[in-house]
Amino acid sequence: MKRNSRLSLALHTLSHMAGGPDRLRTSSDIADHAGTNPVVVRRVLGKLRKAGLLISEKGHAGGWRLARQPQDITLADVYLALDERMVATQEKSEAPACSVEHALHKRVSSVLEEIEENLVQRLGETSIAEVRGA
Amino acid sequence: MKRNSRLSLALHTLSHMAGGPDRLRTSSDIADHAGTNPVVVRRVLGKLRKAGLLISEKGHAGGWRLARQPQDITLADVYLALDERMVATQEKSEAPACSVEHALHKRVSSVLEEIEENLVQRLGETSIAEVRGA
DNA sequence: TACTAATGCAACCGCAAAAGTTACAGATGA
DNA sequence: TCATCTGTAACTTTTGCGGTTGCATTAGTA
Repeated sequence: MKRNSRLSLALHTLSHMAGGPDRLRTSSDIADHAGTNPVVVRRVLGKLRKAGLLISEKGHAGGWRLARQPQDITLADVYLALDERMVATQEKSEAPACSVEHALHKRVSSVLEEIEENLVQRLGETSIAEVRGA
Repeated sequence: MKRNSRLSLALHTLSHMAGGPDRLRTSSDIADHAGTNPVVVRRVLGKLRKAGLLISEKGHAGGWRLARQPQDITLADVYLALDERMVATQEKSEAPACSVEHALHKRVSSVLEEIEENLVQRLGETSIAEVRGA
């Protein structure tokens, strides 16, 4: 696929579900629409399920559906559910040599953290219902 | 290194340069500080040079320095110089099957595009001088 | 009960992006 | 003339991730 594929896949799927929120869709159907395969779909949607955005039903005639109303699911919910940090770096415990360097390091990190928070806040202003709606 | 290493490296280096903007620093020194190697540094800083943020001088006693005052270099300048799209997907000309799907695809893309623009705008509000300054 | 169709999950393959590395040409000051 | 720096190309290594296969589990249905 392409870059940001997981977020893209999640957004597409949820937006698609926003029209007809009660219908159950199988990971196979979703995969066909998204041009990928069922396992990848289940991997991504599984995270959304753990975050309480989706409900999956096992067994015959099982599948996926929204856990809430489309207008109650924001892009921030999706973004956070996928646990991807776009601007802020996830710490890997690098120990800077001198303390001046260390202080600067923290400054840069905290600035990026602010930017990240700003991004999430912006994402929270849009629901998947709005994405779908014209 | 870690994720977002290029942006992180660029930001650290520029912020470091913001104190003592006239001093020339070699890619080797910078690499040592950043815990990487000179060629990687030159690769990243090369993009910043092409964007007019840095000046490099060849030969003996050569090195790198800021092309402008620290307060005149924003995080957006750096981000755009590196040419990395964090939220918006860079189109790879996927042809969606049905037209309904196509319309939805465009909606999602345009929403992500808006978010990206918002991010850049936010980045433009902070200069590397501010990052450095306590 | 047996069958079918779905999720959940683990294990692996393969590819592509990016860092790391080596090597060398060109520039420039000592 | 030599040492030191950038600029770049070529190659290797690492890593993340999509893709794939396989199988256990669950749940309708005949």
